[in-house]
Amino acid sequence: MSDDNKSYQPANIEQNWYKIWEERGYFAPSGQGDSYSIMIPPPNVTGSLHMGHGFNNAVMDAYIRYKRMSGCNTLWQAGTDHAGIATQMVVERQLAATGVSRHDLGREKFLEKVWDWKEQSGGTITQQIRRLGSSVDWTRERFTMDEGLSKAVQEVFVRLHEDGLIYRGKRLVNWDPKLHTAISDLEVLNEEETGSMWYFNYPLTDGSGHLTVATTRPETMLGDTAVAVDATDERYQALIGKTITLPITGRIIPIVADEYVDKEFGTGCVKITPAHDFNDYEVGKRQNLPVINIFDRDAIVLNNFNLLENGTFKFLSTEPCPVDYAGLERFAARKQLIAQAEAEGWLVKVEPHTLKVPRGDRSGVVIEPWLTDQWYVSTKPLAEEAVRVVEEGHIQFVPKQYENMYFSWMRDIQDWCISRQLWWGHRIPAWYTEDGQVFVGRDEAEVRAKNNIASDVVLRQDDDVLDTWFSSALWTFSTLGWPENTPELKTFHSTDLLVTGFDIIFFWVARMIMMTTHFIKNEDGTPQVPFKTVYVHGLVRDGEGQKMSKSKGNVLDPIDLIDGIDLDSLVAKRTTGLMNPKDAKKIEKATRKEFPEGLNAYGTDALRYTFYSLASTGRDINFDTGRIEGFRNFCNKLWNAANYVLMNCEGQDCAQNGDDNYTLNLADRWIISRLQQVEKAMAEGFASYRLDIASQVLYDFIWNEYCSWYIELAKPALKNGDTNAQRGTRRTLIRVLEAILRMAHPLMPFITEEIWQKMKDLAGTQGDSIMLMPYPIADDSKIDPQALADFEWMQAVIDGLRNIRGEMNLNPGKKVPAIFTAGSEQDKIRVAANTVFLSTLASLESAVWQDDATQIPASATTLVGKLEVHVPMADIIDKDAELARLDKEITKLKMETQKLESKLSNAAFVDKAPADVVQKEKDRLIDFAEQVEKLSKQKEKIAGL
RNA sequence: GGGCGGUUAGCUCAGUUGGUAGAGCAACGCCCUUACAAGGCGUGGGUCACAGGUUCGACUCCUGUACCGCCCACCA
Repeated sequence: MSDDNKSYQPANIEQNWYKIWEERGYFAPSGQGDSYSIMIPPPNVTGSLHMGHGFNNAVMDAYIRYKRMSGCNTLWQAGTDHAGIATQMVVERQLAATGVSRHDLGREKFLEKVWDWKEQSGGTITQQIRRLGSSVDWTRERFTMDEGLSKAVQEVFVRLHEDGLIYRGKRLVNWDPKLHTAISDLEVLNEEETGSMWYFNYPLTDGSGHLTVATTRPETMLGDTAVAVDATDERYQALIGKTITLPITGRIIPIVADEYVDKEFGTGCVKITPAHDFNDYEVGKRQNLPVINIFDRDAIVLNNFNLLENGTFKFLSTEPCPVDYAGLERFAARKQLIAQAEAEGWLVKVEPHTLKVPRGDRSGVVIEPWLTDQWYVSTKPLAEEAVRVVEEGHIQFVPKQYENMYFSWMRDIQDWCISRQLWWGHRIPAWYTEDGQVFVGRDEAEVRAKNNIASDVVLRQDDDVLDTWFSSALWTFSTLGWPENTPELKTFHSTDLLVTGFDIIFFWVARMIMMTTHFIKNEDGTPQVPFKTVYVHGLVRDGEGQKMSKSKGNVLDPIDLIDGIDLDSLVAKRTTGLMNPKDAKKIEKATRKEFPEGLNAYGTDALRYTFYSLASTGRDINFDTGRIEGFRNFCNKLWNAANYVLMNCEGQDCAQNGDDNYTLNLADRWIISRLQQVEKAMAEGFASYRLDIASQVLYDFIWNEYCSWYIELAKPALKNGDTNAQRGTRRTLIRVLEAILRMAHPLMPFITEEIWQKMKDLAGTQGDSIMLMPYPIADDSKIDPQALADFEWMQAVIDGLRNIRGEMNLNPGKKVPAIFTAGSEQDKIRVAANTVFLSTLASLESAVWQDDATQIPASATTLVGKLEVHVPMADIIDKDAELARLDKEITKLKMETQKLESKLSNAAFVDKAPADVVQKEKDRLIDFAEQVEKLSKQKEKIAGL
């Protein structure tokens, strides 16, 4: 390494390596080994990267790289999603800015615009994913609306229809009056809002009185077709069967008894509007009430109301809308109606009321239950199988608790409304004759052929498109070439791992399982699952646990964390394009306070490592920028450690030629042993989906063991050892570092590749890229228990000496003598064997053994078991500091002693606890007592000076 | 209303079958010791939300409470 890039600069290495990897085709399946596949959750093709993608990709890439290095034939399938509503909305907004609506343009022209937009912005997200280091196979990139996938969508639709699992029907749906489309239940968000409850008097037709109904939606009274009461309600029993004359419309409607009514709630009388309320719709069915739709697709009151027969929706009669209401938007109608009721005296009262308001997740407007024709998937039969495969463990959720969420949803799943009144998406493969007959088929020709429809009969294709999630549900198999029986499908399906947020378990995971088990079968006919494991993660939030959102102004862009961003740019980014521009000031202030220097360029590796460290299962991830800085420092640490190793090994004999002309010292044998243990822990971390643990183990090993202990001990070893010992240490420095790099590569791909390339020759390994090298596997035979024990002893001695130095405020440069006494024979041997190591790490000028403990001069003292370690006071001077230090030590020991004594004097403990536990405590007590005695004597001695 | 998760150091989080509470960051003290000041060495800091119970022993198991968050259903 040259001086000019001495410190770690991620920008200098990251994009460079990615380009090389991609160009050389390293991301593609090797064609050898067991298959291992992951499907990327397809991001919106026109979208841009957010922290969720960052986390997601970090996890997937760790597994793909780990498995690739472990010899698997890995496929990480790339692709993007057309994201129907979201994308269409963006393009419509752009058009609106020029004063044009999509209807002005017409379907063809509008779709051209959307495709243009896709071409223009479609590369953003995939370029950003590259910045994350994700080793996805871009050569196989798919788009949900490309030809092959569209064909799969069509095929699934047709087959489900043939199986009787897709049907078309008129029903109440969740209608978005802004987007002019139906949406599924899942796309409706029910948020609590404060509103009012209005009480209205409805007069009995016979003039004998009135009923009072309560409602949160007064305007729907224009479509009331009954008032319902509880059959057992004594207040109203006599009125059942009588009629009401509805104010304003004058419509005469019955009073019915229905189980839906809770007589304890409100007035016990419920107005029934079958066309605009899901519950009322059910009541209407039971009571055979006519259905009156009062709104158009904009939720504006119609000029004429049609009464439809219940169930059949046959036209019964028409009623003109009361003239003052026709053409009013729903909330204007509400306002006017309330005013009229008040004026006419049938408004009884208004009470404040909190209620759940349904809003479209995209548009944010209040959803209107609305009667339309839509296509549905009959989900119950599909759900049964989908539940079974999870129950039987063919799919495992990590963490497991999400299975319950999945089961409970699947158990009372509702039919899935799949048609959308949009233009951007897969057009529904159904054709209509002019007289309204409907035919489903792969194309118009097939429909004609199959149904003997003459060529002069006009067929018109359904205008609607399918819910985006319909194509997403096929993702694991459509991307592999289904419905063709491709080799890829055979090799890579079922996929191994799905990494996704809990928020789309219903939208996506459940539907993938339903579709896959229905369409993809093993050779023996049993259903295949889309994936074997679902790794479910939480939301990535800001450091305070707040959801990241534009309006809160707390969004962090992964790219900014990688490349850095100055404060002004960050502020500008956070404050432009706000829904509510008034928030800008507040956001600016908070941003300037939180990041006074802007964001540093931390690099991809540090960003990824931060995600791993926070990836404990099942909870949301609070992204703390303090941590990313720590991991950037960690990268720098590794960088510099490599720098040291290279400096000391390049051009030197590192004993890599196969001769055994080298010897290994204690530190060498220790670090090799520890390496095996860490390799094992890494394997366990991956296997248990605990990347937080794996990353922590690795961090600790690299920083605290390899750098702080091993390299520090390599220094004296290289200086003082004989030639064979030097060779042994160089060999170990190199080989352990090389293993560390491979071990860390799935987590921090760039820095490991950069360093590995520089040292691979020294390590005697061959290969073009670290990402194609084998992942390290623990070898228990390389663990040397004696070395581990000896080293642990040495660490304790050095810690003791460092404690004395630290507490005495000794200058690190100041060397002191150390005298050892009173220990075991083994202690004596260990001291003699490790004089150099002890001297170096504890800054000793000498380390001598004294058999006669009485010959020790007045000293600062620390104990390692029975071994006494003394630093003569003459070299320390500070008597009071040593007294204080001893005091602290003694107090600590006494407290422990006291605890142990009371424990051991408890007969119940001694009787009932396992013998080995009791013995252990007894040993500790004796040990502590001895130490207290020794230190107390020492204290007296010092005090007497 | 039903269900799930969380509550551990100032902050963000670990804590494996119950047996001496850990990390990073922040804080404090001493150091520019030639891999690294994006660093080194040392130090301080926790009634493990609360109350009961089981147990010789509970951060850990059970019951309940409080607070925070989420999911589902929903009373007009």
